[in-house]
Amino acid sequence: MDEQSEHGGDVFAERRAKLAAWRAAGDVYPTEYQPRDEIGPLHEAYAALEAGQDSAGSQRVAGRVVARRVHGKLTFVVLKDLSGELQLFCQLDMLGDERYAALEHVDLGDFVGAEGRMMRTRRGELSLRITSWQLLSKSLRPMPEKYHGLTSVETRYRKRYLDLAANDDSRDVFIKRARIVAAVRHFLDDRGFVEVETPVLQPLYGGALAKPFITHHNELERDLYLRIATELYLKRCIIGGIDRVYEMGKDFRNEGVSFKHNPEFTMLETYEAYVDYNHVMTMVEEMTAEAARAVGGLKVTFREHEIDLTPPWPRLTMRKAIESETGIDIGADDARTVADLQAAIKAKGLDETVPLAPAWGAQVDDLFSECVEPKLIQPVFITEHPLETSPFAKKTPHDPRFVERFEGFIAGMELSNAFSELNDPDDQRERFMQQMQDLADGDETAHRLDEDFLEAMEYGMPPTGGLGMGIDRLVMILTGAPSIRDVILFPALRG
RNA sequence: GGGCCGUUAGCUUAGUUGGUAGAGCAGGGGACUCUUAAUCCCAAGGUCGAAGGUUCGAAUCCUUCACGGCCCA
Repeated sequence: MDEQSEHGGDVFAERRAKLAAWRAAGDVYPTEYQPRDEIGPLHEAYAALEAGQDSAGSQRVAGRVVARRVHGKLTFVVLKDLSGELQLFCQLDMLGDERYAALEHVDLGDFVGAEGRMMRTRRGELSLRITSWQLLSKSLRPMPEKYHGLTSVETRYRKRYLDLAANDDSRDVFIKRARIVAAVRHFLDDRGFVEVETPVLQPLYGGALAKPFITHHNELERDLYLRIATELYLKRCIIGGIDRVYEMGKDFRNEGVSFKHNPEFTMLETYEAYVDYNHVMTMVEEMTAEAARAVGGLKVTFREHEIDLTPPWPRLTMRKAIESETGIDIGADDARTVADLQAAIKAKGLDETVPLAPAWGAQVDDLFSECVEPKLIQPVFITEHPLETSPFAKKTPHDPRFVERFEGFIAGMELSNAFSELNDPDDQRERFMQQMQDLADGDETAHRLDEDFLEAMEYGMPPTGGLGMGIDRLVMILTGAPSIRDVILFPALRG
């Protein structure tokens, strides 16, 4: 494929020629344009300017050219910066023959700086009547069409810069994402949490049940894993006396891609000493509400669902949730083995939809995921999960088959996951042993034995409430973005 | 991994029972000092995702592959 067809045919060639002419005439790529007025504040400052009037003084703006309308000796150019758009009112008799003629060579997509005085046209459009202007950067490729914008889903992900430049809705999502992240940090910082950074490259991965990415350190001559969670390092911080600690960062899981899964994603984990999972539940409600208020309100629309995030959220044990949806009581005496449970599933005619799992805990998980999870549209905390699938959570005092754990669901998605953290090193060792057995039985996601972590716990770990929260999913809910790819700037794609 | 749908100009798209593609925007030439999806006139731009196959003839039918979306696992 030759360069011309690859780069947009005649448009690219035309603009290359214009660039050559610009270069011959002077500097096309200056280093700055200062001082500069933001466009958004100008709209506020001159809101009262009446049609047909000019203001006193002079303003300087800069931005990308998003529209150009030539009317003989008058040209309208629309500049866009992060804060908004402003029309430049460009007249031959204000600019002179040479500078007015040079406007002919300005293309959509170019960056331009301009100076002049604020005015409002007879038709009522706030504008800058410019006295001078300069090219700040040349665009060689045609920008997406102005009216429809860029709608091709694939191009939006692969060339996110075009999506951001052409689609304000897309840009807004990422601005909101930043506000959500800031609100979460502010919430935690206010409560005395200490933000830390723990290793991304780990000699042993852990803290979740997932498949890792493996990499290699050449000098150390050893394989390392990209973290699947920060849990075990943050607990070491708790052991060390950082009583409230959190980390927000990327985790990596070598698993499938879907509307709610990306191989690298942003996770918040928090650990607080001397509290249990009930305390963490309240914190999650409040933190979510605060994040929601930062970008709008507590009522949001996600995938056609009207969702009310106002605390408090209902709390329901997994046992009751499954019983009310399926009629199966996973805590009953006749449901204690995986065979018992599968018999009950068959008796209810659910074996068509619920996959059969090798163990009781995994079977409960499948039953829940299939029959309950999709129905959890309004915010709800599901509590007391099976012991087997929760190797870091304390057993409930009343039934050792279950643990002090909750997951927060919104719109059928798991957003948070929290425990009263296991701090008994002997119990923790037993859990690891069970995980090793699961691994031997073929469960690739089973947890590895971590002696170094056990040793840390043996020095003494306070009672602790811990939390994991998926930040990408939180942003999805709060912005109404239907896919995780809409809230991750550069999502994972094939090819 | 499976099912369904999609891929046509830089962007947004039309394309009938199979008869070798039509438009808008952007870009080029021209007119225009209040437009804002500016308008008007002219000209140009396409190996129809890729590779095979059926056919006198394929954007269209078939097969395989690539990429994407939705649903399922």
